[in-house]
Amino acid sequence: MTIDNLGIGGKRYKEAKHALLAALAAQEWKGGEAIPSERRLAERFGISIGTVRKAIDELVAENILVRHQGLGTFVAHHQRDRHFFRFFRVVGVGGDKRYPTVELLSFEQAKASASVARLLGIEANATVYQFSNSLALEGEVVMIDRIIVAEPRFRGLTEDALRERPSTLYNFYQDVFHVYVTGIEERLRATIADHTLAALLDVSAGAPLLEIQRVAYSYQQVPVEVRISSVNTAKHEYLGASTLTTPSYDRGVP
Amino acid sequence: MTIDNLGIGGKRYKEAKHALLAALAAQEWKGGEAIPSERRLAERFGISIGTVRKAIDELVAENILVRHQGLGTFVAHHQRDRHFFRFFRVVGVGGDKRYPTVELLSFEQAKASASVARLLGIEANATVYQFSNSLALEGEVVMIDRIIVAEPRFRGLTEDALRERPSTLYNFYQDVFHVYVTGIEERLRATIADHTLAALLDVSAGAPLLEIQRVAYSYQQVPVEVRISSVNTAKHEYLGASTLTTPSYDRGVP
DNA sequence: AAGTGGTCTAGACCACTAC
DNA sequence: TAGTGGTCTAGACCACTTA
Repeated sequence: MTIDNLGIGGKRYKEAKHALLAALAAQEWKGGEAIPSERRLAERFGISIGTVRKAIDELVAENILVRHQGLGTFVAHHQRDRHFFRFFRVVGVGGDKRYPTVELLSFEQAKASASVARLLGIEANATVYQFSNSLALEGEVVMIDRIIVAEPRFRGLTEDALRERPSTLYNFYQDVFHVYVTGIEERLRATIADHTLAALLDVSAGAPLLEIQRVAYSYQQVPVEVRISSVNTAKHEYLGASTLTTPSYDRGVP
Repeated sequence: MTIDNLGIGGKRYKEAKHALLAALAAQEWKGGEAIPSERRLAERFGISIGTVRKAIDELVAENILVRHQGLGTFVAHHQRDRHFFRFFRVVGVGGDKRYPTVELLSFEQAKASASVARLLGIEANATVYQFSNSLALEGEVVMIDRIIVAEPRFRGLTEDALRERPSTLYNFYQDVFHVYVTGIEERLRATIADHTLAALLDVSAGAPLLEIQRVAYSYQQVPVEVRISSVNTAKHEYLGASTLTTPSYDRGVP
């Protein structure tokens, strides 16, 4: 398998990158597994190591691959909450990051509304799973999540499986359904607590809440989850993904 | 000037990168100017072109330098609002990005509060300039900014200069004070409109508002501005900097 | 035509990990 | 010791811009 179809774009490292992405999407290697060495990939693609490295560089920058010097290059996966705070951005006003305690509130099968279907890239009225979580920090419930996923991709999802999952939700997606969340897009608004949310969050009806609409994507920007979160920001804040781009290791932090 | 002090870290491209950053901070080249060609930098630093490219690669990824094939490599600057939406993240609920109409509401000299001083890295009670803007989209005021900057860095800032600036605020910082904003950090909360904000935003007192606390940074993470924004999210949303990292040009968008 | 950045090569040597 | 990724070199050739 060489890469000589340099028709459009004609950049070998882009071709190699997309070949790797396609192989990942086809589960040629699963989360946590090593991909072939740079030398082997260079032979396989019929290009030089430097070009393979450039392709891998981009995939590493996108958190899709992970390199370990002396060991190999691995398919990134959500493990032991290492990347947890990349997607969980609610912190204490002081800035302290804590892991939330999650409780499943509801679980049901339903039909996708038009807007959800559009976001998930499925037909309106297609079957979806829909469930709700409450998240507590330091013993206080600060956030309610309403989550919707397409049934075909998560076929066989049950309330018990969700309730008994040993790790984070995205870890669960990955281990059970081989759905690896690579990125999210979020839109934020200020809203007012209705009676349901007020009761769940222990605030008075009419209290201001931060509402976050999230779409989570997997390889090649395939949408896999829609989520609407309501946050009580009395004692917590949403940490905007900073535009501070200088990597921390440049500032002496290992 | 060669780079042979490979004491700590010992990576030539990191040394080159920091040498470039130091030269930028010292204004060896100003915003929009070209830096020397890769070949010249390689000679100057006594390293190979490939290594210079790796240093520049990182600075380009951090929006500090901009490459133009056939032309040269330039010091990034805010020009003609090209990077405007990197820092202005309020969009219509449909997702349409519009440029706001800005109006200066107030301007004064004041003493830094303890919290502002901490964020700006200055002494409490140090002199600061403090001003306020209203931002309108499609004719409606949707956002009020309260902005604080340290006096020494912006010495001589006047109300008239602010009011008559021809372009964006960060453009103005750069052209007049040689302060180039490279990144921001934001924290978001849901609040309630007080009477002042309610009047300015044309909502009823008690309406929910999105409050954004921003710290803007220049080269080497020096804080240069603190800003508190209040947004009426009835018809607009805050676009969270997405964790979607695949560059758009990989998806066929030029 | 001359100069620039963009891509690609075919190595070398080093640092790290596992056995 | 063998294999991996990490850094670096010294070019080649291409695409692009300006003159």
